[in-house]
Amino acid sequence: MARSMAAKDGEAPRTRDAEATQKRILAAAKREFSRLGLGGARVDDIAEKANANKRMIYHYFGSKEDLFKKVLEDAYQDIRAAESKLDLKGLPAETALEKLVRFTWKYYLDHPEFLTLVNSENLHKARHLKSSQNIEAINRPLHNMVQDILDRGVREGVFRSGLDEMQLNVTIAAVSYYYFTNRFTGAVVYKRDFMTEEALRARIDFNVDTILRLVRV
Amino acid sequence: MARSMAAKDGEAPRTRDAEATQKRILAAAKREFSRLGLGGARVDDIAEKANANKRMIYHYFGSKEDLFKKVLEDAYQDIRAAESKLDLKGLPAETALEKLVRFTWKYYLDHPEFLTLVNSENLHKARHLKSSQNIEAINRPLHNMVQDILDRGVREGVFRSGLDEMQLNVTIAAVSYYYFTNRFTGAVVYKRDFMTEEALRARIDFNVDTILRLVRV
DNA sequence: TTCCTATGTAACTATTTAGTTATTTAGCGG
DNA sequence: CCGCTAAATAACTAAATAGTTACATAGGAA
Repeated sequence: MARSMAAKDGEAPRTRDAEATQKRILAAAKREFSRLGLGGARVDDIAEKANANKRMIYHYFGSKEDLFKKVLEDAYQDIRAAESKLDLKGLPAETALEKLVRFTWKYYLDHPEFLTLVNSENLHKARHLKSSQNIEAINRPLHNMVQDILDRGVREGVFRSGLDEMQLNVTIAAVSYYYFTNRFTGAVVYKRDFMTEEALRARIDFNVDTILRLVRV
Repeated sequence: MARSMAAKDGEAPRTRDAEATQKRILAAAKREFSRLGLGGARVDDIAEKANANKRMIYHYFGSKEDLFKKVLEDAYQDIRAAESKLDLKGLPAETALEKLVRFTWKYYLDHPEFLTLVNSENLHKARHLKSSQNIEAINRPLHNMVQDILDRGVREGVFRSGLDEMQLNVTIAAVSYYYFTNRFTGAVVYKRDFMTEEALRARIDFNVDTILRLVRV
């Protein structure tokens, strides 16, 4: 006769904790989506690596696409929250800008999954982000922060005026983002390891220099 | 009784042309791989869009992965060939560098598939490129070209010395590459269309400025 | 103590997918 | 113009995959 219990032999039945299960699913989904992209990630694998059941993924998140959307929203929320903690208000414009450039670099270095998630979302023409309700509010503080630094720099007489906040922001992201996401083809094309301590130090210094030269009068 | 002919009713049997078939397969594969990534592209779809048969893909290219590898090698070959036609040898260093920056921008704009192919390859840690025999020779002219420009600029007294060719090359690529690949999330985050004529003009001018400020003494 | 529902498991399904096999035939060398 | 090989087609297979259904039960509310 079949056992009536669902739990495996020898294992105590799991204590129930909806919140913890959702967190484990989100963490596993983030790993898998960033490692393999939306198309390459497998729902079965996410369930297994979350130590959960596929049924729970559909129960809590609706579909693979909706799960991806939630992972992506959380990723944006996380980077914007980390940026907000920088507190650059009181600093001279140049110092503030350098801090922001170094922060961006460090965040990408420590959260490589953010980069591949964003890449995957762009491969899909940002259709998940487009339908996100929260994303506008999430990103607003970043625009204000950079605009403030630019304004302050002009008032201090150290930055040129008329600089576009978006162009600067995109360039700050670009010089770090591209280095990391393209480090594998880069290693082949330039025949060097992009991730040694020495290589990383050289690149972030170069990036700070690039951005400061860009804004200075 | 079943028809013995393989061709569809009413269609003349295809004239045989191995080279043309391979070209159609490569073109369709490039489109599909760049549109959906290595993981997202479907061999059946590639065959159909190539107006060919799946069997031919395996016959000529061995496997889906090998087909991707060939598409990628061709893509690198194409951009490097286009670069070689620039012929910057006789120009002043600043003019040559600006031409290279504008060329890179224009190439990415006209060949968006190159960007997504490279992204896909980096998601897979460049394992196809790593095992490519030709890729080293394909990329060598680029290094020489940029190193020559840097050397000439120093001799002319307009560029600083000690600049790393790789850092400059990566930055030239980064400021254009990132703008294009992240234009979808960018449109959401900055609430503007990245691809209007005006937006494109503003960005390329900004990029030229960024790079020239970076190298000037 | 007893229900009831949210939490959880496992087995199932319909479809898709990379890769193969069986077969046909165009077009060229002799 | 014969016969062979490379080019081409279509049908097939085994495995994988997103999503569903059927069922079990922990643990809180009544």
